[in-house]
Amino acid sequence: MVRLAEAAAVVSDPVEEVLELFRAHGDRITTSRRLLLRCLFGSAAHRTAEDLTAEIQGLAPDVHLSTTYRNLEELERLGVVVHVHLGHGPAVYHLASETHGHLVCEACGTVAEAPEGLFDVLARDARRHHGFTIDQRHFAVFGVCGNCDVAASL
Amino acid sequence: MVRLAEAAAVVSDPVEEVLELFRAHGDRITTSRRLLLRCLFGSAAHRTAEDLTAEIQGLAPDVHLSTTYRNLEELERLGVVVHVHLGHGPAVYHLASETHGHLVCEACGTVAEAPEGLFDVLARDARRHHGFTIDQRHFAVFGVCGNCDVAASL
DNA sequence: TTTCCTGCAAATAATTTGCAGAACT
DNA sequence: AGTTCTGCAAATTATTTGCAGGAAA
Repeated sequence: MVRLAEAAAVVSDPVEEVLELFRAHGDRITTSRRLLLRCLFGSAAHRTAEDLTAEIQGLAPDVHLSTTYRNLEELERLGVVVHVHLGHGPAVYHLASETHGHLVCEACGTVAEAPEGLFDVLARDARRHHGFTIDQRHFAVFGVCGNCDVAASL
Repeated sequence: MVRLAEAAAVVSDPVEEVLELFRAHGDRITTSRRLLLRCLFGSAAHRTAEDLTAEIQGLAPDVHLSTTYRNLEELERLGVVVHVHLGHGPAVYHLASETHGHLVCEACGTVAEAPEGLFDVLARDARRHHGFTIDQRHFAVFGVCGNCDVAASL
């Protein structure tokens, strides 16, 4: 019973699942990769490479920023993560499964996740009228958020 | 008559108009600024700072890239140009008067200008339902263009 | 002449790459 | 043992900044 529960836990652990994917591609399973996945699955989205490296270094101080870049690159190739450029500053990474558009406030810098469906009409129009298939994953829309809008009118 | 025509030509020259704007702000009128404006008004949009500098250097070889960056910054402050980050690579600049969204093909890198109105529904929804005012100027949408879509299905 | 502008060199920021040794399989 | 990964340093790319001399008002 305990054994079965453990087996189920292992199989359903997303970190292990992706490590399995690595293995299937002839990639090796290493500490830096395991920790990176733990960070990605265990925290909010919109994380920078530097950010993630800092967290990893809490547990494995020798892991280098360039290794994180290389691992993120490989994860992107495998379709596990995507990265987005939100205007200035470094790219942010998040799980491909948590795909969403981004609303970036130019005034306060806040990045809000765009709700499901917000881009549906745009996506349909772009497709129909211009043959352009929008990739919502790499999607950043700039503007002014409600808070700053109110603040500006005071 | 000739005199009148010349006067009219001068006033309606967009380069001179912006130079006047410079003057009004206590900024000085210099060769590098005049040439930069000539480039911006006399060519297609989506130009990089390096790109523009190269063209300027055809006429004034000593104009430095950093000067172009500084001049573009000032022009942006004056509301004459805007810049957009189209994914990877350097920022591109164009006239604020030629405001438009961008459709960036992730496959071939082509940047198409989004037709007027394409983002209207999105803009309205974002405003109404999320209090977010979209700034179409800094707008890049990623995806796959018609050509590459067709090519991919062969 | 006074202040702004510019060229140049150097600093920054984000990311990538070469290489030799360490680690996975 | 045979590859793949990794740390480290150095290269790249895009942009910014300090400074001292040069130009516009």
